[in-house]
Amino acid sequence: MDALTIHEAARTTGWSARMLRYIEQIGLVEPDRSASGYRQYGPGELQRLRTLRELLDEHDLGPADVAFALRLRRDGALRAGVDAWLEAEPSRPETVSAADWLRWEQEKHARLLGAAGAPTSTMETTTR
Amino acid sequence: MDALTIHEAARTTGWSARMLRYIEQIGLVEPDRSASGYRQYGPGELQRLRTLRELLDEHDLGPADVAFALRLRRDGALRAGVDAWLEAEPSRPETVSAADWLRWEQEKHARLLGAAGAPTSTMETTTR
DNA sequence: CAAACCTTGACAAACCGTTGGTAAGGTTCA
DNA sequence: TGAACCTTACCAACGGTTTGTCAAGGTTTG
Repeated sequence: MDALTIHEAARTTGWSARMLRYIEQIGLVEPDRSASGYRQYGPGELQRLRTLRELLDEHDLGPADVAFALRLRRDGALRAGVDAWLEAEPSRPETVSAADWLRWEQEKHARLLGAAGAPTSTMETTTR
Repeated sequence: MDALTIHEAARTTGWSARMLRYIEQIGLVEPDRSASGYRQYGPGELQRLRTLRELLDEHDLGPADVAFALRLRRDGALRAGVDAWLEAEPSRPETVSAADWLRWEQEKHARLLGAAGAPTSTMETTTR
């Protein structure tokens, strides 16, 4: 056998054993298992754990942030959707389609109608 | 005047006014302001708010996830760090540097010393 | 002017991420 | 065998996210 157990890995990386299980649970560092189910941390996992610590400290992140970045990397549809949304960054009018302008005009119309007639509802739109 | 107020924007996008302020706070949709400080939602912002809703629903995200993706996109050092960490995905021994092997050997040595002379078996060292 | 907007700021509740602990039970080894 | 590991599964506490509501005060407009 050539790998550290979870508590040994914890001691040499600075994480707690509890956190090593958590980090595995969210998919960041997944050690091999022995035949009887013991986690086996090899040099690769240890390096990953140490650099993960540095990464989190350096940029003030949580493990969940890195897990989300991992999800972004693995789920192409997610990445595409997020990228597309972020692409249309500020309120650039060029990014607005003709259909949006149409809806825009309809809304302006609705506003004028609403102001003219019925008492305006002061309730905030709550949608769950 | 050609833009919607916050409550009007809320009504037409399905968000609550409170959430529009929150979404602005985390940097996702930042409307212009009138001279007196009123938020002004134009067609671009309205479209962004609608597609944001779709994005979150479709992939089961929270606003903070998208905010983190935005941070990833804007902060090059952050993106580089996260990417570098994710790059070395599984426990591929090829991704382990010589320095890591050195540290690895040192650790194995320390373990053996702690076990007070167990020859082949390299199991735990109780240090509490 | 006054009603009905808007602003920021604060408090609060519900949930989740993070972390520790503990209990019940299997594994290893001196 | 028994001590000292390991496993999973749960409960708990603290803090951050998400959302609502309210208060004090400025703006717009009929």
